[in-house]
Amino acid sequence: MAGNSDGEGRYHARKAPRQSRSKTTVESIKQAALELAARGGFAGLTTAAIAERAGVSKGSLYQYFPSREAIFLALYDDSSAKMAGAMKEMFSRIRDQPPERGIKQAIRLHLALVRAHHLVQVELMSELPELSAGAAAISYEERAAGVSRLYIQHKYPELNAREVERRNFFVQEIVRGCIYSYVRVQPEALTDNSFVDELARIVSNYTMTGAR
Amino acid sequence: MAGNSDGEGRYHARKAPRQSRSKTTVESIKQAALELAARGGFAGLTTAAIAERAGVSKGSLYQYFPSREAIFLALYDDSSAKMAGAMKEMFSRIRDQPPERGIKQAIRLHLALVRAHHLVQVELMSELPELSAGAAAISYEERAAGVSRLYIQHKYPELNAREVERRNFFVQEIVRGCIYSYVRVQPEALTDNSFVDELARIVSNYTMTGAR
Amino acid sequence: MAGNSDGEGRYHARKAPRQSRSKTTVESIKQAALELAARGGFAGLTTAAIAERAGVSKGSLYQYFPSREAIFLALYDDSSAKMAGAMKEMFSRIRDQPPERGIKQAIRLHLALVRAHHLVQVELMSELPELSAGAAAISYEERAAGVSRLYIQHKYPELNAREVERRNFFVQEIVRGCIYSYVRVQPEALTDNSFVDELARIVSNYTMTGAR
Amino acid sequence: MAGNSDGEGRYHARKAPRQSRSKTTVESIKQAALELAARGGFAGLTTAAIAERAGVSKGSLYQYFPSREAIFLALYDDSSAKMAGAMKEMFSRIRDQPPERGIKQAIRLHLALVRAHHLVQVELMSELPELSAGAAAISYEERAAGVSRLYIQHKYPELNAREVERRNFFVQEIVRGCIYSYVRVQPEALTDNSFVDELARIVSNYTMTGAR
DNA sequence: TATGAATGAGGGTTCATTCAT
DNA sequence: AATGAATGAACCCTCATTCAT
Repeated sequence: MAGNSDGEGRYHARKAPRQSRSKTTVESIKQAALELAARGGFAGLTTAAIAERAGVSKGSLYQYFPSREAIFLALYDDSSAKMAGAMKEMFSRIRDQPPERGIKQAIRLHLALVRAHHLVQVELMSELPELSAGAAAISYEERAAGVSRLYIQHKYPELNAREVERRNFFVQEIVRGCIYSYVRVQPEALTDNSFVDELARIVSNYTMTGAR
Repeated sequence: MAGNSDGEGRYHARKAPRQSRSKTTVESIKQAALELAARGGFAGLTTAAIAERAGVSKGSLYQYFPSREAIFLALYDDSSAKMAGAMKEMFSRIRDQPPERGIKQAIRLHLALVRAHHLVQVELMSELPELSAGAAAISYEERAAGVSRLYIQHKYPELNAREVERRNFFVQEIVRGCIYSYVRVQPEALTDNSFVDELARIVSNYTMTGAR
Repeated sequence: MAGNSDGEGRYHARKAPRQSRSKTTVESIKQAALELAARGGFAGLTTAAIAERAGVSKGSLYQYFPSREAIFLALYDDSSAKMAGAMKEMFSRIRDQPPERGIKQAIRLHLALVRAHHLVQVELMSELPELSAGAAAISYEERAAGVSRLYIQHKYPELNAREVERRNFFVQEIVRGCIYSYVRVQPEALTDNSFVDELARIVSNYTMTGAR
Repeated sequence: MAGNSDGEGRYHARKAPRQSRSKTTVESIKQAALELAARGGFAGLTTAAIAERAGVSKGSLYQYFPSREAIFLALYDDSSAKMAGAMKEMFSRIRDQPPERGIKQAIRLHLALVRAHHLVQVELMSELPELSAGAAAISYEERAAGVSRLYIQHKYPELNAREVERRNFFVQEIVRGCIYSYVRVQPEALTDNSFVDELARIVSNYTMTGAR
């Protein structure tokens, strides 16, 4: 699931850990990369630093990842996989709720997901654009757009495809833009609750009144 | 370390070019950097490539910029300065118009500005986060937020500071999020005009109905 | 250094395999090395590749060979040993034949031997010159020279040592040079038979007329 | 001539030295590589060792050669170029001499050339076979074969193409094999003069009596 | 005995920056 | 003022070899 397909490419895991010892090693490496990236970004993150923090040798690192980039991609795949579940489950939960409640719940989850995955899903790809090529996993933005689209179709079955697309675009970007920024700047004038409430109201207004 | 232990700071232009020859050189360097970054991003942009494209030697490059980063920062400053004017002028133009028209105009200008400055204002900082430290110039986001805040205060003088801040936050992020995304993905379901119209309507609805 | 500070020497087999299981392992390793070298040469041949092809772990490999070089040296020794028998037998066979037939037979055998052992006897040593030091076994060239010298002494007992040496040198190098090249380039203008015939004639002419 | 075509490939000179200083650098690098290879072969010759012996930094090395292999290829090209001249000149000198004298002269020159170029022409390619791909220059063996073929055609115009090819093959390999070996082992039983005399006699006998 | 995990000493290469001319 | 040569500190990665299980 998380991308440990046995393939060869420069970007995928080199060998599946068999002994539990090596499972630990793989985890330490990913964890180390994550922690260091949280402080200094991915671009300047060296294999030496990762290995040192993980408490393994540089050589070990290359037993499990064929390249530095593969480590980052593994983080991305893990993160994507975790999100997939959360998204799917959310949709089934909100599907049959009244719009106001459903939207609010969706936004609350979205906020939590961004908090948990922003580093890997957003910063990683923006610092190392060349990774996009190797990122097989569906990005969390596409996933979110999918859920949201389904929701719109479910609630407003009278809309035509183009109209769904258009409305989905705005809903997505409003939610995304606000959440990203909220997480980044943590404005003093807002708490999590007030933020979610207001954003939900904005979205509800938009989807209900529709364009026009 | 880099020989400029004097009061100049590591990130700012080394000397103000006086002669027109030098001015040309500085401009070619910046222009070269910009063009190359447009194709391959900033992260992997080397001084050698810039110098070559600018038609100067690497030595010369260092006569006008104390470091590679200084070149990028100069681009950032230029871009920021240009935007400052546009923003100020916009505010004075929309200040006394009816909200619907004003908001639409503001969004239209914003879209144009993002198109023109996205590379330097957004990609640069996201690819090279370490530059943020040295970025003295006020970012275009802060500037936009300022204009927007003024506008809200002007139109809704009854709001208290906290309320202004809150509403401004959402307006900003809605606009920014949608514009960035629109510029990036150019969704088929939208044209510039329909995009601006719809976004303006969303913002108008929000500011007018207000929170609650 | 490598943990074999005892009297074994860095280059020779670590332990004589007693059980047939071990014998199989040793053979698979050597066979694997041979096959891989045939395709990609010895220089870039890694222990990992050998172990994998042999179907054993890297650890096991080091249980039978104290070093990577030891594997190659073992190949060399095997090859040399096999050639020893063939050479000896050849000499006894041609010893009492008329020169023309004997020379021809000798060349034919030589050609076969080079075809069979070129990889290990020639390519190995030329790609990894540092092995020469550890190559205890008598090389096949020396062996061939020995047989040839005996033959000359046997047929031309009137020659003094120096003269034998000289003539042997030329015979050897003519035969060797032509065979190597023939095996390598497989010239269209020649078949095995025509090649052996012509080479035998050259050698016969030379040895019979002698120098002067 | 020596391969400094301005091309891009991984194997060709990176930039033509403009200042005399850099010409010196390039020469030191090549000289250093040559000297070190004479002692330890090419396979294990590192860029660090070359740079150190040349008295330059590793970085400098890469200003003139795009890779380690490019250095070796430059040596090969230089050597090939030098040989081209010698070969051509030799042919015009021996062309109209009586066979005995011509052959002797040719062998003498060949011996000198092998002494001078063996390291680069033979050992280099045998230690690093992957270089053959990038070796644009005509090898000295091909060159020698060409001269020799011309000579045979010139002296024995009655031979058909196949016959020329065959005879040329043997002449080449006899000469080459003997010379290589002579240079390598320096047998006590021979001096340069006696070696050249005897080899010339062998070749003369062969070409004159011909096959059959 | 056999395995696979772990190691670490380099190897080739890049590139921002400095220096001599 | 300008050039291009030179530098050297890193960086990514490999692989023979050892070790723990």
